[in-house]
Amino acid sequence: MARPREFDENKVLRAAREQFWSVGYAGTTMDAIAAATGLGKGSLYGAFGDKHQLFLRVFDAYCTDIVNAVGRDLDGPDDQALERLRAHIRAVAANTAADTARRGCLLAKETAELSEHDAAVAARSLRTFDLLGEALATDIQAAQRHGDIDPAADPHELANLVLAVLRGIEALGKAGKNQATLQAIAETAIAVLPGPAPPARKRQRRRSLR
Amino acid sequence: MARPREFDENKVLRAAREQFWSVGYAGTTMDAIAAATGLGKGSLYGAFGDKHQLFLRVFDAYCTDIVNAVGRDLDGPDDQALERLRAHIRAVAANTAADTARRGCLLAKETAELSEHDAAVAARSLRTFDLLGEALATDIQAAQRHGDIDPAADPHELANLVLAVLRGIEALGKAGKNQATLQAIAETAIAVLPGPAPPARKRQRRRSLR
DNA sequence: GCGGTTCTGGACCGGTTCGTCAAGAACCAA
DNA sequence: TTGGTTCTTGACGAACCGGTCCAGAACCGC
Repeated sequence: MARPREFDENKVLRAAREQFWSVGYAGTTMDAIAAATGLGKGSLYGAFGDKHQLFLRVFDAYCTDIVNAVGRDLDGPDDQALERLRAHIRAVAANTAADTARRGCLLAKETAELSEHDAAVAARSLRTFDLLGEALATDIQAAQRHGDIDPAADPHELANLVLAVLRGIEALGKAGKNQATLQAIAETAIAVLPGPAPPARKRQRRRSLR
Repeated sequence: MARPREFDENKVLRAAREQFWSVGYAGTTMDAIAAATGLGKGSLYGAFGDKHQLFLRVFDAYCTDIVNAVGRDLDGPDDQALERLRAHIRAVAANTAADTARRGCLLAKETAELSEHDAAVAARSLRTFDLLGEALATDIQAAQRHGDIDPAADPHELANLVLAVLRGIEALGKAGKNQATLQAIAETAIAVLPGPAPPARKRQRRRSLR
């Protein structure tokens, strides 16, 4: 009935992601994406609309990937929930430090660049952070059920604090903080988490965590 | 001897900062800065060299301003050091939430956009975060001297953790997290700080903080 | 006033940008 | 084979980019 596509849409999306990731939205040119994929510009525009729509496709897929990856990191039985949380915090610090090219996180980069003026990006970004917070809260609740985290602490507030620390590690890594510093932040954050329920006579000291 | 400048250099730097802050480095055009200041492009280039040099002037001044502002927030007598730290954390959350235009922090934005490919920006950014960490550590040490923070905790590690939380609050604020969430993160972070030295028989539980 | 120096404004340059378009190629149902 | 549909390619257009240049204006020591 009609001529079929000759290119793999996912390959184009990956190439576009590399460009946006490396030099940002404003710094990326459609010609560079065309050159990287070998496609003519007509095919690019025909398949994806325009630069902004192409970016949203890339950004949305990236956000989905992150949420899924974090979900896999944190999903599991209650008795290992705290250990999964610790491992996740350490992994974020380790991955950030291992990113010698200092590419950082596309979500962070594009949220910083575009969220002020681009409602679609802002909405996707906010939703992604909400989902990440939920994944953390779910794991923290599991750890509380198993008695590894003080049940008096609000799991959502704790989750948002952990989320803030993780995003802070990302930001500091981008600035060039070294591996030792990033890992120390991760360890300090882990050490500071409210442990098992303290003896009753001591509970009061934790009251402000609700 | 020669014709004097007709423009105020600081006004130009402020106008340029607004542009970079709003649309980033790649998104800013020299024509826009010229239009915003009423200057001809010849004057702009004559006074500042080129776009990159102008940006570095703006970025450097912004970093200096931040470091000074945080230093003022945290400087003071030992007996109020913890309260100053608490107030600072709360202020960052409040300011981030009050930033309804969602402009965020220029340091965070440009570090995300440029640090990967621009060594000058990366160096200034890293130095700025180091100075912010030092200011926090100095205040934490003061609070420890006064007995308001566990003297067994490493002040630099604690400072870097607080710094990460603050940068995380900034990142989440940019994504659109609401005021209540940001303030809750601040309060949770404050609540989680290791308080006064616990009784000797309890000290062991804090050991991992060193 | 005059001369030398610096500053100003904006026309201009070469290159780049996003997006379009037309001419042809590839496919498949009939 | 043929005709209709969609895909591919890259030249093209109009606007825009960073940066230069120059003619003229403003200043000051003399």
